[in-house]
Amino acid sequence: MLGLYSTPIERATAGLVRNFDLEPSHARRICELDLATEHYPSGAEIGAADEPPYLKWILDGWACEARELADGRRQIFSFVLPGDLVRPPQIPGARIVRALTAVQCVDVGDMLAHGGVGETTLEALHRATAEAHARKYEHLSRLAWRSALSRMASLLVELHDRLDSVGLTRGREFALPLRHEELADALGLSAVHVTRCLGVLRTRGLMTLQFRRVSGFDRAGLQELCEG
Amino acid sequence: MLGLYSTPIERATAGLVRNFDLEPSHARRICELDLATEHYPSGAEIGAADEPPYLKWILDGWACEARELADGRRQIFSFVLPGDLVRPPQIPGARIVRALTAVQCVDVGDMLAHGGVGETTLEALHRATAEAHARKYEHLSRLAWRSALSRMASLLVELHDRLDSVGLTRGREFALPLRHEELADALGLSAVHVTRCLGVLRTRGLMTLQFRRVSGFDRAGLQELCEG
DNA sequence: CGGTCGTTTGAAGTGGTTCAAGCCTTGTGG
DNA sequence: CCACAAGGCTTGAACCACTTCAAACGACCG
Repeated sequence: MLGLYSTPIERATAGLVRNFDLEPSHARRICELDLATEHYPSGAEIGAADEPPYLKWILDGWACEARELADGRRQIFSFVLPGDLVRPPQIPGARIVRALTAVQCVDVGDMLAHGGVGETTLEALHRATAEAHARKYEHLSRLAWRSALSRMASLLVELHDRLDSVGLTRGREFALPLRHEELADALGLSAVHVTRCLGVLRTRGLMTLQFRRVSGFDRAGLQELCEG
Repeated sequence: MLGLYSTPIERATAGLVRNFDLEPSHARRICELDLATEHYPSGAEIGAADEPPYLKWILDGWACEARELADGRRQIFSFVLPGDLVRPPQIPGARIVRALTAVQCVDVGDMLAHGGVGETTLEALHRATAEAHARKYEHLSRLAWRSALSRMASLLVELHDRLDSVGLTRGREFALPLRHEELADALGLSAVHVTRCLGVLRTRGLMTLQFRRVSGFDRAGLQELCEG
């Protein structure tokens, strides 16, 4: 298992190997490429400067897929983590991808042009996109009839599992660089209520979120809450 | 414009022509094929008897894409209308497609094997699936931070527009064969509150739902409500 | 060290739920 | 064709989860 000290590209390829059947030998070859990485500062819109059919592969940092309204309200559709892919929106303006921390990524088009990246890698990336799509159904049922506590638990379990698959957890701890407001925008709650929910989880001993890190993460206990 | 007395296949192809750039000549050719249609009674699971990579094209009737829980609760992810496509779920059990009325459809695989259906038709069907996917984002933001009245208005406008594009509206009227419970399962509300919302829309003169039909549909007025 | 932004806590308000009863449709069998 | 039963719709009243507003506290950054 990958520790915290591997490089971003190693973690991202490890995710493809673990979840999407990429051959380890292909993964190694990708890591050895001298890929030109793109860097976005926190708050930047990813892909804003690119021509539409771009495809970005996130190596490091967090972003979100969201709709932002004129009045300042925002709906976060999903969080984008290392190892994930970003596609342009079909309908311009319907949805944007915004970096929530500093983000490092590669352009998949560039990577393919670079050579040495086979068809099988592209297939693994395809399966990754399909899974991201399937997660939208999960998110839909989160928002629909579950209580605030259950929504929160379910999102945290999802994020934990996704981070774990790219080697970004360390036992019961992991970095969660989201403000309460961002969790609120994703879960359809007010930021104040997010605070209260996190407080309940803490007093129940299920997890503690402090200083942008989660500790004491009790996956089984949180999973139980998800049903409610 | 197509009237109410055209056939199901004419309406479905008309939707492809109107929204997804299918050539009218191709549409006519499809209508002339002697297609074997499948029939599902209300309540049946569509595709339950088929091998996974099936693709069904709905010609008549209503269905829904949903997750059904052991305790009887259900989340409806989307409604499936004439002209829409049904794909098998990637993860079995995560989601099913259930007929809400009697449904008539064709298997796209059969239709292609039949000959006379070109590449361009397949592309149009592809664009239709992409749009159905984009609607999930719309539904996500409906559920997230909008009031019950706004959710309801937004769903009704969507259904009206989709029905209109396949010639299933007649002025300010259209058939809406959904029970309050089904609207509730889609909007994340209780059936009782759906009744109340519909009551408000009626007293405001925006629309009346009675006997499975909508009348006096005021699209502009409902559209205004969607923002709130 | 002071300012800013994010978090925490409290109190009051509200939109939607739940429970319960009555009504109206629709379907069924005599 | 009518009588009855079953299921969906409607309405009212009580309750609760989450929101909003407001004020204080704490971390981080110049």
